[in-house]
Amino acid sequence: MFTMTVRTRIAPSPTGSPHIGTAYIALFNYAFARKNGGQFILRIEDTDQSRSTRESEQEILDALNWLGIPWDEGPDKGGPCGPYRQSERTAIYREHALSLVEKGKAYPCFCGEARLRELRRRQAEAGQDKLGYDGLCGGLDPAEAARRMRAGEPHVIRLRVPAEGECAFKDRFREEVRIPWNTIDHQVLLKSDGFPTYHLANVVDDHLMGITHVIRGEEWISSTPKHLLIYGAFGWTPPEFAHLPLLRNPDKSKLSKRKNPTSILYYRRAGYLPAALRNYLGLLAYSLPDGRERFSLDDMAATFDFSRVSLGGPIFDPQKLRAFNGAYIRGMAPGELMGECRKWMLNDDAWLKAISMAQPRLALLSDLVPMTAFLFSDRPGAAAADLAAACGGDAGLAAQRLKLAQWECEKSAAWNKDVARGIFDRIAGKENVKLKDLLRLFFLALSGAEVSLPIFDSMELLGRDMVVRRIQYALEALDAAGTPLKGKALKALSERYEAAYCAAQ
RNA sequence: GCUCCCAUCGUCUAUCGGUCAGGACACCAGGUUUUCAUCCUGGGAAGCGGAGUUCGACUCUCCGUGGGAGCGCCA
Repeated sequence: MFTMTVRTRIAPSPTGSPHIGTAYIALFNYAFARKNGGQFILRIEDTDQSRSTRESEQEILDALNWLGIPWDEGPDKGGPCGPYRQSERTAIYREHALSLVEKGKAYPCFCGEARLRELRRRQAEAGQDKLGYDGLCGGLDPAEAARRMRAGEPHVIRLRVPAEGECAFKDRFREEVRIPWNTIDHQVLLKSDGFPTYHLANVVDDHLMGITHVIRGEEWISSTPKHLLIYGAFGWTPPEFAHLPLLRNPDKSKLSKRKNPTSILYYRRAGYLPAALRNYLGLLAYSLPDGRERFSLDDMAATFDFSRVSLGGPIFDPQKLRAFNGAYIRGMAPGELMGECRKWMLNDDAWLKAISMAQPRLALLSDLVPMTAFLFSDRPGAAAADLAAACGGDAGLAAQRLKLAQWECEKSAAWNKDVARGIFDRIAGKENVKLKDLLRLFFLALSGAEVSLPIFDSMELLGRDMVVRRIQYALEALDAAGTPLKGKALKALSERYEAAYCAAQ
C-alpha cells in the first residue's frame, strides 16, 4: 500500500531582509513535517523579477540556518523535485498556463495597463464593491485570441473564475470557510514578461513537489479559492490548508518593520540566541500539552498538533523575547555561553576587523575594548539633543536625514563599506550637503559618539540590519524628545524620497 | 465599501460544560546578595455585549461590537 508521506514547505520571496514572519511560518511547517516523519522543503519564490535578488536569497538561507530550522530539500541542497528556485522553472509554468488556456480554464488577456487603470478608476468612482478585472478578454473568440497571441501581441494569461456560487474549503485550524466566487478576481497567472504570478507558480510547484499540507499565514485565506480553482482546473487533488494567525505590532496591525525590527539578521547581530528566538516564536501560537513555556524545537515537533495552535493574532513582544533570551543565557554553563559568544562576534574574524580599525588610534592595548565597544553592542544610545546638534540644532532635519538613510540602506541588497559609502555620497548629493557634514549625524547614531572609528568600515562590520536598527533607535530618541516623524511629515518625506531617489533613470 | 478570519489579565497563553479561571512577560511590595543583576516569596490584573441551548456556560449556537487580513502583471 502506498502511503503518502507528509511534505510541507516554506516558500519565501527573496526581496529584502529575511523576515521574522518567515521563520515563524517555517517553524510550524517544520514541526508538523517532523511530527509526521515527513519532509520540509525550502523553495525560493523569486518570480518578481524586479524585486528578487540573489543576495536576499542567500540571506534567507543564512538566517534559517542560524535559527536552526533545517530543511530536507532546497536550492542549496537539491532534492528529487528540483529546481527549488522558481526563476529556473519558468518553462514549467508557461507550459501549464498554456494547457489551462487550451482547456478553456484560463484565457489570454490583451488589456494594457492603461485600460486596467481606467477600469479601476471607474469602479472606484461608481463606488463598486468588487473591484478587479471585468472579464472583457474572457469573452474573446478562442480562435481570435489564439491568432493575436501568435501574432506576438503583449498579453497575460488570466484564470477563468465562476461568476456565481461559492468556494468552500476546510482549514485545519478552523471550521469550513466559504467565500463567494464573485469576490474573486480573474487572477493573472502568467505575466506579460512570461513569468508566473505567485498563485500559479505556487500551485504548480506545490503539486509537483508533492506538498501535502500548506501551512501559511492568514493573509492567504482570501486567495485560497483561486488556488483551489487552479488545482481543479488541472485535475489535481489539492493539499490541506492551515492558516496561521499573523504576527502583530503592538497596535495590532500586521507586523511591520516600521514598528518593530523584523529582520532575523538583526536579532542574530544583536545577540539573541537561536534557541530562544525559536522558542519565543513557537510560543506565540503554540503551547505544549504540559504547559511548559520553555521548550525546544524537538519538544515542539514531538507534540505538534493542529488543535494546539491558537488563532488570535499574537503581538510580537520584544520585551518578552528579551526576557526569554536572558533566561536561556543564565541557564547555560559558562563554557557553553562562551561558545555562543564565539559563534556570535567574539571571534578572531570579527576582532581582526575591529582591531584593524582601531589600531591607528591605539596607544594602549587597554584602549581597544572601550574604543570598539559600540561595534559589539545593540543600542549605542545617542541623545536626541546631540543628534539635533549634529544637524545644526535642527532636530527635524536630523530626523529626515536619518529616515532617508534608513530607506536607502534597507533597500540595498549588497552590503559592504563601498556600498555604504555610495549610499551616503548619494544622499549628500541629493540633499545638497557636504558628506562630512552629513556624516556627523551618523557617527552619533551608529556609534554613540561624535568621533569614532571609520564609519563605513564600521557599517560593514555592523551589518545592514544593525545599521538600520540603530538609525531607528536614533529616530526613537528624537521622537521621545518631541521630534516625531510621522503622519503628514512622514508622508511628505516619503513622496519626496520616491521622487528624488527612486524614480527610474 | 465588499469578502473572509479572529476575540480569556496591559502582553503571550492554559482551560476542550461543573476550576478559588492556572502559568509566563511586564508592573508593585518584601527577602537573599558588599552594589547591581540573578534568585526566592507575595500582590494587583482577564472571560467584549446581548440573546439562546443546558440542571449548569469562558467553553456550544445566533446577533451585535471590536480588532485584523484580503480585494495588483507583489508575494
